[in-house]
Order: sequence, then C-alpha cells, then structure tokens
Amino acid sequence: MAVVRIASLSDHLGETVTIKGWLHQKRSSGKIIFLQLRDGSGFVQGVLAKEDESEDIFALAQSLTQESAIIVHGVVQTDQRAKNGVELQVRDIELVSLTHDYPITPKEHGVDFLMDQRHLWLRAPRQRAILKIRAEIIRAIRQFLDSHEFTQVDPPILTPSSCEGTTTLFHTSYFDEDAFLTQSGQLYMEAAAMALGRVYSFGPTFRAEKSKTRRHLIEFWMIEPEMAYVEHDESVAIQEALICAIMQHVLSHCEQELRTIGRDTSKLEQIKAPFPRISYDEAVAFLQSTGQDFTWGDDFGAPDETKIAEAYDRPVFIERYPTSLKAFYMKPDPARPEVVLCADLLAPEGYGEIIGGSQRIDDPELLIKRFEEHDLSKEAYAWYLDLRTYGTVPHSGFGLGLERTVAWICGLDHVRETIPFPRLLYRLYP
RNA sequence: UCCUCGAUAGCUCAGUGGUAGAGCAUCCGGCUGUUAACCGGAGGGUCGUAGGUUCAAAUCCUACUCGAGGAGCCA
Repeated sequence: MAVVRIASLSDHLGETVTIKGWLHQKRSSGKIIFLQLRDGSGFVQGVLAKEDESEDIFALAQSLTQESAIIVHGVVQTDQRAKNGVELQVRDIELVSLTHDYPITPKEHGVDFLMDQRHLWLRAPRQRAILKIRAEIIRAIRQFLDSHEFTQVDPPILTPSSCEGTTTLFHTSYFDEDAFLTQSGQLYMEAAAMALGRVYSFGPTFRAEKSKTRRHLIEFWMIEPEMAYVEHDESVAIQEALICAIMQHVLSHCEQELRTIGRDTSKLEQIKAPFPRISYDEAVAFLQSTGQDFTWGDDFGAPDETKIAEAYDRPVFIERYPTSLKAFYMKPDPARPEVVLCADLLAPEGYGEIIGGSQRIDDPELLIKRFEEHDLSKEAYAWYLDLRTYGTVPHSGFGLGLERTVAWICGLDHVRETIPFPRLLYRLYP
C-alpha cells in the first residue's frame, strides 16, 4: 500500500492508500466517527461508519485523542460534504503513540499561552500555512536573485563592531576580544560586490533594541543585495521587480495557504509595477497638507509612515532623505548634497518599511570625512576604505526585511507569527 | 527607558465589598455526515506575589513580578 502525502490525495482517487500523520481533531456521533488527519502536507478528513468497520478499529478510533500519532489506511473518495472535496474511507488504523492532554485545545487562546506553546502551536493549520508561505517567499527571492546574476555570499555573524553605529548590538566575547552579533552584513557585501559584481546575503540579523511593537523582532532575517556599477535608480527598479516577483510567486503557489489564513488576495493582486516614487520633500509636504506640524529634516515616525503608505494601493518608495538622517555610507545626490541617494519602501496597509536601500559613497575623500563626522575609528574601518582606494566604482544595495514582508503578504497583525521561534523582548522560550 | 492595559479552573473569560461561576479541555453516558459538532452527568480553585484598609477583599489602596499594545529606534 503506497504511502501518500495528503496534499496529493486527489491524484489517488479510488485507491487504497496509507497516510502517516497525526490526529488533528475528532468528532463522533455514536455510529460514525470523523477524524481530522494531518501529515504536514495538508489536512484531510477520515470517515469511519460503525457498520463498515471491525469492532476493534471502530473502538480504537473512538479512543484516539487530539495529536495522537497514527498511520491510517483507507480509500480515497470524492465527497461534496468534505471541505476540500476529498475524504478518506478509513479501513485500518495503526496507533503509533497516544497523546494525553494536548495543551492547545480547539478553542481560542491568548498570545502569552500560545507563545509558551510555540513548539506545539506550529502544528495549527494557520501557523503551518504561514510557515509555508514564508518558505515560498524565500524561494521566490532566491529564484529572482539567482536568475538575475546575483551570487549568494555569506557575511560573518560575529563582527568586531557596528556596521551603522546606530542600534544597540548584542555583545559577546571572542576569546580575549569583544565581539558583536551582526546587525547588517552590508559593509561586507560591498566588499563581495567588488569581487563578484552582484551579490546577496540571506541570513539572520540581531538588534538588542528594547523595541516592543508588532513590527519588531530581536532576531530577524534580512536579504541584502549589493551591486557594483549599479546606481540608485537601477537599484530601485530591481527592488520593485523583486517585490513583484515575490508577489506573483506567492499568489500562484500558495493559494491554499492564503485561503487558510483568510488573506484578502485582491489586495495582493494589485501589487504591480510601477510603484509610486515620492521624494522625502513630497512626503513632508503631504504630511503638512494633512494639517500635521512637521519640519523638513525630521524623521518620520511609525504613524507618519502609515499615513503616507495608506495614500497608495501598492508599496511606495520614499527617496532622497536628508543626509543628516541617514547612515554615514550613503552617497549624497550630486545635484543636492543635502539629501542622499536612498529609498525606503513602505508596504501598504500599515506594515511599515520593508526595504531600506541606497547608493553608497564611492569617493574615498568623502568617506574619510564621514568617518570624522560620525566619530568612527579609521583603524576599524580601514578595510572598508580600501574598497574605495582600490578600484572604486559606483555601487548600490538594499536590505529587505523578511518577516515584515511575510507579515504584509499574510496580512498578520504581528511579526511574531512569521518566524517559527520568534525572539522577542523578554521572550527567549521556547 | 517611557506611556496605556491586563493577571480568577489546564485554556478563554464573567464576577467591581457579602457562600468561587460559565464555555472549552479531561472522564462517564447518548447520538450515522460532523466542520470550534451537539445533548446529559462528574471531577477540577492559595482569585499573580507581598503588605494595607474593612466586621467582611477576587473586588478598594500600595509595592513588586509577569504579560500585552504603543512610543523612540529600525527591517
């Protein structure tokens, strides 16, 4: 008897198959029992009518508990009464292990409890669907970059110092030296871009900030492409194409999962190029036109970003922020040195910034000046300056936040469900 | 770090000064098409911790602990 994954059951209509999985839930009615089975690939209902089964099998089915591990043999049938049109007429059940008192009952639960049970919560249909969509988003990103001549390069996770010097880093010891967990691989990716042309990193990133909002994780995953001989406008065009490719891939590969989590896909289908591009100046003018007191040179707060993003039905780029607001390595606009060649991409529906990118400074003199202005040690960044000393070229890059992208595409109200084991402020378990 | 809200059965909650409650889960019984199934019964509690006010505190006050949402910072 062939072992079949639930996801492909509809290819085996009329056949007797074996499913290896778990009992997700059970409903019974004296002479008929419905088993909701899951095997990781999907969910299917098994049906046992008392008159069709041996007494032993019927009694075993009756005694099964939520999340017991079972191997089920049965006949695949179409049935209009079944949720996805297919169900299994159970012929035999092997009990692999019986579960007692599964903590997550079929009832609503609070966040604190579910986070404590995260290792079990992952089995829920909704959580499974989100992780599946996350995996497909990752696949789409890799497919896009790999097919656009990018090479994956892995920057270090243990670093001697801050990349941007802004956020608080996790401190650790490196034998007799201090070390920090990376908050961005960008500077290393610039080195890699000079070796391989177009590169991207895909890895975890750590921020020891005491941020406690629906958009923040302490440990999250970032994709950081870096491109030699690519200037600001071309970088923005690549970002736009990447987001569109992700969206198309998810819409065509995750139909079932999007339905499971109840995502309104019409909002996702609207996500097509071109995305609006507005300047920082225009964004300031927009906020002022809403009656808000906002001065040129101030940074946008989260409510400001939401207000701007809500004015559009697709992601919006905000370009050319004041130089004083942005990181030391960003290249000033030659036509207007008071702003830099950068862009943040704000997702719709209030999901916030999902991409931050810029063209990098390629002039060694200016970079040295920035080190001084930002009080950065020339010794620590000597290698970074070398990139401008030896064959410097215009180059650009950006960072895409994976979890915020997943939260947006899934329509979640918090990023904690976008990653299997979220690291949150004051939460390191499980 | 700051602001706001919360903590009562395994879980989700009601109870706002006078004998500790419901639904789900668990156990027992019933039901041949259930979809968080339903119906009947049973067991299940140091009301977050420590003080205080009161004849009487889950309820009012103080401190602390833990959690949630938000701000700042960011992806």
